[in-house]
Amino acid sequence: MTKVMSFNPHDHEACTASALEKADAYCQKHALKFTPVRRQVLEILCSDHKALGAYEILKRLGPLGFKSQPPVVYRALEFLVAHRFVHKIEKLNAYVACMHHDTSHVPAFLICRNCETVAEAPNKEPSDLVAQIAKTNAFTVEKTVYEAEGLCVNCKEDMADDAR
Amino acid sequence: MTKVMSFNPHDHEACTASALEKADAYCQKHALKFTPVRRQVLEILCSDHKALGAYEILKRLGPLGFKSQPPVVYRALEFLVAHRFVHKIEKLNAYVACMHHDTSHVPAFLICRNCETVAEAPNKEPSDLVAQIAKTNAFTVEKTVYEAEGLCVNCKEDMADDAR
DNA sequence: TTGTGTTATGTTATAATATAACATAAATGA
DNA sequence: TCATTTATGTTATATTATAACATAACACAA
Repeated sequence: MTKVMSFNPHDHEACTASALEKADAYCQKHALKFTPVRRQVLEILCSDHKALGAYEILKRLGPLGFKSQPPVVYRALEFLVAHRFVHKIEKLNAYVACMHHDTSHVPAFLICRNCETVAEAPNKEPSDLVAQIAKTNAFTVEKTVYEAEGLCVNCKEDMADDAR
Repeated sequence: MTKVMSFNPHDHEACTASALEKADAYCQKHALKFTPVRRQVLEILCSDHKALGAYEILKRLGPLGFKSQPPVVYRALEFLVAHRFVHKIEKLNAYVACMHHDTSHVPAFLICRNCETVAEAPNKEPSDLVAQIAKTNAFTVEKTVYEAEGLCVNCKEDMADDAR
């Protein structure tokens, strides 16, 4: 299994730059407008692997010279989510940059309840649930939300250390 | 595969009565207080297989002689969710009565975007995601949210009919 | 049965999340 | 260039959820 990137040290500047470049290229290819607000919101979300609430993003837009009314950020998020540059973490009412935009995947998240880091799990296949349902014709799945809350390796180790 | 009850005709009165009885018995056994508000909220949620928002439940409590401030319903929901009589559908910020309280299960939901019926899928096994993670020690899963949005059989058929 | 701690409920206020509705501007393209 | 569409600005408000503090009911030992 691939390592879950967010919980491991990695060159984060490069990871952000690459996400933005990919978004740029994708928008160009599909004639989508990657406007300044949209770009900036994605950049803010890339800035770490935590999920950010809409109002937190809004707060960070202000100092960067953007208008700070809620619809501004909700619209940018709507665009970014629609084109899958960003996923919404329903459990947290918060948003994270997508880490696998170029590969087809079933969005699935691991949310550390301690450090609040959100990692996108490398699930390429739908879960049992979807497979089961698809077999019968009881339900046609259109969108899925798979989120797991728990403890990431780092926090678990920290807690073990503290206990000593 | 077991039929997904919510999308199929069934004796709904019996289904409600049974859920309440089971909750009653469980509370008795575990020395939990199944107070009037708690019972009433569960009854409201059992009344159909739609997910209801907290404020919708609140509205229905009023005429039944209960006090109608938000904390009243949120506290009742907190109790019911803690003891798994009710699940929260994160995607909808809404609540549904649990249909499988007596059997161990991984809560997983099928949400029809048309009629808003919520069915609890009969998943006994965790999805790929959880299984994958458990194998590595990258993450310790504590709680999961698996929700699929789409179209239930009935709505799909209706739409096909309309198209004719 | 009274006192003491605990759990549940009542009540007011407000925080946090999200959208409606309408106006203006910018870009696109016949 | 005009018309159309798409994006942004702005005000107001809807929806969901919790903090904080007060009172009541309950449980059970002294």
